[in-house]
Amino acid sequence: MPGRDPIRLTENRRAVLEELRARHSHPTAEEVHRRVRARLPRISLATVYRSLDYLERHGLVDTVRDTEGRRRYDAAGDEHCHIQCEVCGRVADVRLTDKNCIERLVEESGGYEVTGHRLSFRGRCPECMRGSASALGGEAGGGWVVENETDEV
Amino acid sequence: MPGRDPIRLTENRRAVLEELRARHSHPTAEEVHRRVRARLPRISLATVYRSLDYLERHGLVDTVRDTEGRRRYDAAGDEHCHIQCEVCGRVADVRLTDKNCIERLVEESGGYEVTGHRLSFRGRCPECMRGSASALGGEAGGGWVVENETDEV
DNA sequence: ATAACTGCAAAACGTTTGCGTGTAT
DNA sequence: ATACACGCAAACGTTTTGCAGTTAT
Repeated sequence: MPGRDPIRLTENRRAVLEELRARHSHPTAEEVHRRVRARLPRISLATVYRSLDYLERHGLVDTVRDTEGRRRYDAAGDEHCHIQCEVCGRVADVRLTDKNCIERLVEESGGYEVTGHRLSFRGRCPECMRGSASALGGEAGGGWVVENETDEV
Repeated sequence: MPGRDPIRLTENRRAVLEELRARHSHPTAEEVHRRVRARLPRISLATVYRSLDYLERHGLVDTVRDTEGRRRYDAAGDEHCHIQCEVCGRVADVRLTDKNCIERLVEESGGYEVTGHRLSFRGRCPECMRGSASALGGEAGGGWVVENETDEV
C-alpha cells in the first residue's frame, strides 16, 4: 500500500481510468487496451497492465477474476456485487442493503473471525426473459466473482 | 454435458479422483500431479489436466479459481462454501443453512431471475486467533471462490 | 479392428519484467 | 540531475493441443 504519496495521473493512466469510468463493463486488460488506443494509438498493452496495476494499488480500480481466470477491471466505487445474464452476457450491478449479515452468519456457525467475502450472481436479465434473444452485448465471460473487502483496516 | 454415457474410470483418472477425495485441500493441477505421481510415477501433467477436465465434465469434480487465476480442484460433494484463514492459509468448509435466501434477495431487488451464485469467505481460524502463528499448512493461495450452482435444472 | 487413453513436446494464453529511451501530474 | 513512465520484446506460469504409440472400466 503506497502510503501518502500523491497519485500521479499521466495521460495514459488517465485515459485508462476514464475508459473504466465511462462504461462499467468490467473489461479485460486487452479490451481496455483496444479502447484506449482509439484515443492514444501508441499506448502498449504492457503500459495498460502497468496502469491498471498502478490504479489498483492506489485504490482507484477494483479487479476481479472471471471464470476463465482472466482479470477484469472496474473503476472503484461503492462496493457492490455483480450479476451477469447467462443469455446476453451483460453485467449489471447489484446492491444488497444488508450484505454483512452473511458474514455474521458464518461467524456464528464456526469459530472464525470473518474479514471478507466474495459474492456474485448469475441469472437472466429482464430483457432476455422477455424472449428477445438480444444483443449479446457483454464481452464473453461466464460467471463473476466480486471481492467485497472488509479488511483494509 | 455428456448425456448418459458411462463414466470411464481408468487407473489414472481413479488415482486423481481418489487423491481429491482423500484430502479436501483444493490443490492446483500441479499439486495433484505431484501427489498422484507417488502412486503412478509415469503419469504426465497433461494427463492430470485431461483427467481433471474429464472428471469435472462428468460431475465428479468441482473447480474453482483462486485469486491468482489458477484453477483449484475438489471432489464434488454437497455444495458448500469455503473459508480460508488469512494467517495459516488453511481452507475449511462452511455450511450455511439458508443460502438460497440471498438469491431471492436479489430477485426481489432487480428484475433478474437468479440461477446461481458464488460465495466464499476469508477470515482467521480459531487456532490462529489464539495466537499460535501456526502451521502454515494450506497450500499458498489468498482468497477463495466457490461455485454454488442452482442451475443444472 | 476400433475407439479411447496416454506421454511427450510444443503451442497458446494472459500477465509480468528487463532494458533502453523519453519525459516532467 | 533525478526519478519516474513508457514502448518493445522477451520471459513467465498455467493450461491446452497435436501427434504418435498404447491400451482395453
